[in-house]
Amino acid sequence: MADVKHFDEAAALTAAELLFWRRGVASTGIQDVVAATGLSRSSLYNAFGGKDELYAAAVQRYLDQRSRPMFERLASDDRGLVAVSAFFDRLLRLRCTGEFAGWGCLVANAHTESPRSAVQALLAEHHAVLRHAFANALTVAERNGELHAGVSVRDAAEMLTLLAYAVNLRSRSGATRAQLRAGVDGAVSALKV
Amino acid sequence: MADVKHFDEAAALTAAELLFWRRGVASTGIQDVVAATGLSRSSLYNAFGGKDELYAAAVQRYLDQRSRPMFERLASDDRGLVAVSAFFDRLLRLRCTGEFAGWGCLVANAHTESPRSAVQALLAEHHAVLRHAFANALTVAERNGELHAGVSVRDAAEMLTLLAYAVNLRSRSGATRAQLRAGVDGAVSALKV
DNA sequence: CCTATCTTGGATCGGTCGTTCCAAGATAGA
DNA sequence: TCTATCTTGGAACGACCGATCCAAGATAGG
Repeated sequence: MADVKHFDEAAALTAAELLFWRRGVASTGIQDVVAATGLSRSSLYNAFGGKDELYAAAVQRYLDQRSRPMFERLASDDRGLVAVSAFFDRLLRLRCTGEFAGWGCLVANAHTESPRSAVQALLAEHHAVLRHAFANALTVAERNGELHAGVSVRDAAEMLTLLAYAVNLRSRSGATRAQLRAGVDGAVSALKV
Repeated sequence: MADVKHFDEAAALTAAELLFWRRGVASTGIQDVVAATGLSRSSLYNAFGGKDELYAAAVQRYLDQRSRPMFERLASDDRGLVAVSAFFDRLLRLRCTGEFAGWGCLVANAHTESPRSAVQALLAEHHAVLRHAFANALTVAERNGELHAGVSVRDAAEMLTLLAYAVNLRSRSGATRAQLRAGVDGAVSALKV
């Protein structure tokens, strides 16, 4: 009995994710999602619930599919400060070139949206995971004697995490790759012994 | 001949500024501004033009009245790294306590809004002025021998500027003052000799 | 006081918002 | 094939969006 879905739910969610990422929740209408997915309102509401739930699902998907792989790569990179630099290299390339240039980061962007409790929790998780990944890399760096004396791994991890947010944010408003690179270099070279 | 305005234009602009700051442009309707100012639509449109122009004027006002005084205080503070720390002290207090706690910074928030060319120019100006103020303070610090060898004043100024954006952003989404403080300490202590 | 000119309140515009509803279509077990 | 159940398209909902318009109110020079 019963019917099955006639569309790819994951593909539809990705389409919504890209819209929210590029234009923001407040500026993206359900009609935009309908147009981008080719689905009807009924299918959309049936599959995802209302707009808020769709947005939360899109943020979750972004975190799982786009953020987390980057974080895990950083956390398991045992090259110390080189791992940190490599992370920011990838980030700058992603934010300033290619398909998503100038979009910033969906999670960073979400900070300025009207607070939705479901999303707020994801933001906190995102922050904790990234900071932990930086802390991993910095712990290796410290063991290798790469860090100069006054640096606390804990504080430096928090600082680098914040720096990543700012890179994402500024990349959305026309900051050049060279300018962002200077900021990253300022941080990494300050950490060095 | 002719009539004069029956309301305080600056006060109305401040009311709009606070709305845009707290809730964002996209989530703030003209009706909200009407309610907050007590004016009618006619007066509003007559005085400021459309919504985009009102928003641009509000950002300009924020920059002039709120950002620039902070930047000038930093730029003319000749205590080197202490000046940098003092700037972030004030910033953290502003972002985490008092009337505007959790609002972040209107200019930082504007980065995620739909790009409006009039505002984009203000964001670039904001960035340049803040970076210049940090560069001033860091130049003093370098002259005083406070900075460790590998640090470039130029890159470090860019880094601290980015850090300020991130503090603003994260303060909007429930980051604790202690956590933000840790990130700032990570940066300042990394710069120290 | 008169009147030309600007400001103001309030109705109203077409369009879009998120959401709901229902009949028609599709599917899988009986 | 029949039917119960889910999905789908599309119309429609009331509310709000930014913006405009006009008559009424207010003002200052004559």
